[in-house]
Order: sequence, then C-alpha cells, then structure tokens
Amino acid sequence: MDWNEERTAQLTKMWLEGMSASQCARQLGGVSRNAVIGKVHRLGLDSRQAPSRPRSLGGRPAGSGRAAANVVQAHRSATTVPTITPAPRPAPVAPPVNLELKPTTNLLSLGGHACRWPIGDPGTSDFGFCGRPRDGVGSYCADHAQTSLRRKRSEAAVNAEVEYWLKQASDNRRRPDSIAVR
DNA sequence: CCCTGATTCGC
DNA sequence: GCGAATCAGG
Repeated sequence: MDWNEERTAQLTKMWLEGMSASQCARQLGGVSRNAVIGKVHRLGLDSRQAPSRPRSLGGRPAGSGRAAANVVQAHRSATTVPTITPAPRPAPVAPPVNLELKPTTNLLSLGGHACRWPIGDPGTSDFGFCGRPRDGVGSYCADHAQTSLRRKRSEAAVNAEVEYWLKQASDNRRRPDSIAVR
C-alpha cells in the first residue's frame, strides 16, 4: 500500500481525532502500527505521548540479528547514560477555529513547505490546514510554532469523546459529523 | 502479556 | 520517504 492523498488525509484526520496508531492502522488496512507512526512523524503531526526515553539513544540498532543487538545492549549497560530530564512537551493540537489568524487553505495536498497546523473540526468539510510558509520550527509557520508551545489538549477529554463515538458506531448508529477539538 | 508512542537506519 | 526492529514505559 502506498500513501496516496486519500489515505494520508484519512490518517491525518483519525490521528487528530485522537485515535491510537494501531487503531489507525487497523482502520486503514494494509499498514502496520509502525508504518502509521512513521508516517505521522514525517507529516509532522507528532507528538502525543511524552518521550519514553532520552532521545540520544535507542531505535533500531545497526545491523541485524540478536548478536548485534546484544552488543549494543551491553554497550549501553556499560556506558553510564546521563538521564536527560524528559522535558514536558506540550502536544501540538488543533486550536479553536475562531482564534485562527487565517481560515483554511487547501486539504492535504498542501506543499511540502506549507504550515501543517490543522484548522477546524476534522470530519467537517471546512477542515483544512494553515498552509502559510513553514518559517517556524518544525512543520509550522512562525505563529503556529509559537502557538503550539502554549496550548495543550486535554487528552482525557478527547479520549472520552473518541470512546463515545466508537461506542455509537458499534451500536450501529451514525457517527457524529465532528468531534469538538479544543 | 497487553498496549502506547519514539527512534534509528537499511532499504 | 518508508517501515521493521527496537526501545521505554503505562
């Protein structure tokens, strides 16, 4: 499976709605949970959960096979790794619509240098992205890069809403048009 | 064990 | 760019 525009838009929407990577993978089909996480990362939609370890080490060890892995593991155990304080990172999150400087730009086909700050409720037709030049940090323009550092989403509230409409769906009812994102 | 996301790096 | 392998953690 390839990440065409359709699937990418679908993934983006689900991720912004608070679905987990494995949920997104199951619903999309043909992709693994890791594939979803990788894609989300490359899209600049991270991050939701605090880093599970210092950024400097970890990940896939060079080479493959258990022997190589053991060597790496042994080296890590022997080397005293300074515990970096896991800097509480606020998640970049969809802001209220009425506080936006600029409404929406096009859908997911925005260029590689466009700000990816989501605007509006995912699931509604007016949902889009900022689209201004990404002269800020990360995937955002200067303003939204700054905004992302000051705003934090209530993860519990979002999860509760996702749980709600998942239950509605399982009850064979219609899914709400939108999930309030704040 | 189940799950979560994060990270690296061969491809 | 992609994603399996591997990580830390709830």
